[in-house]
Amino acid sequence: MMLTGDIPPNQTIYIKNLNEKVKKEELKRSLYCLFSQYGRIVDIVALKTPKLRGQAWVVFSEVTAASNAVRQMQNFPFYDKPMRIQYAKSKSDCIAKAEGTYDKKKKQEEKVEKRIRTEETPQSGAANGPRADSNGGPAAASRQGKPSAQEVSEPNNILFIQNLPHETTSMMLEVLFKQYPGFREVRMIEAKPGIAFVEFDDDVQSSVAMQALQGFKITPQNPMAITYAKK
DNA sequence: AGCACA
Repeated sequence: MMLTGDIPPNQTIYIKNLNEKVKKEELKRSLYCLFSQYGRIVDIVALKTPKLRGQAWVVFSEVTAASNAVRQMQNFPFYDKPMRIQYAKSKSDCIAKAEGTYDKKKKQEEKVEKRIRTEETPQSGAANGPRADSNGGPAAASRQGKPSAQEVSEPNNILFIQNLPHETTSMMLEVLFKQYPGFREVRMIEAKPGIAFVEFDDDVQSSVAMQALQGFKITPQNPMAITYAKK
């Protein structure tokens, strides 16, 4: 069954059926967390306009990364809704710009045509936040933030995560860690931003997740430092 | 359901 329809492969994936309650910036960060395991993400586009909410575009640097993401993350439960993933129908602007094939005039003409077709007025969504995090660093990035040998705890089923951006929510971490077998729960402490505990069924499973996500960057400035929790 | 580039 071809879930991607007739759309040819594209380095950008189009995701729909996203939970519309999630705020745009958090959505982008979580998508980044989730999809950067497939390759370098160049840009993420998500708009909350009536026509575009619940959808997002994730732009990879390679088509193969997009292909893997389409297949492997199909129907992945994300904020309690299964993601529906396809290739994007057209090339992302950021790619066209990089290739030097971006034509602003043509772009405007296309927009006018669309408006006529749908008989709508320009729906100028209010000022959006900063540009999508054009993130440095690839997927399972740099192993950073290793503690010195003496403070290393015995492997156990609970991971201690440090150096998280203060805006990190347990939902975001859940999205990230839930991918690994044996995931139980994320615990965060209100009074202590920047850290979290993630529990797995056993220490083998926690170790797999640790290996996979060590140094993972939710923002370019925040490589996760994961150790075993002190028991 | 909905294919954008604030």
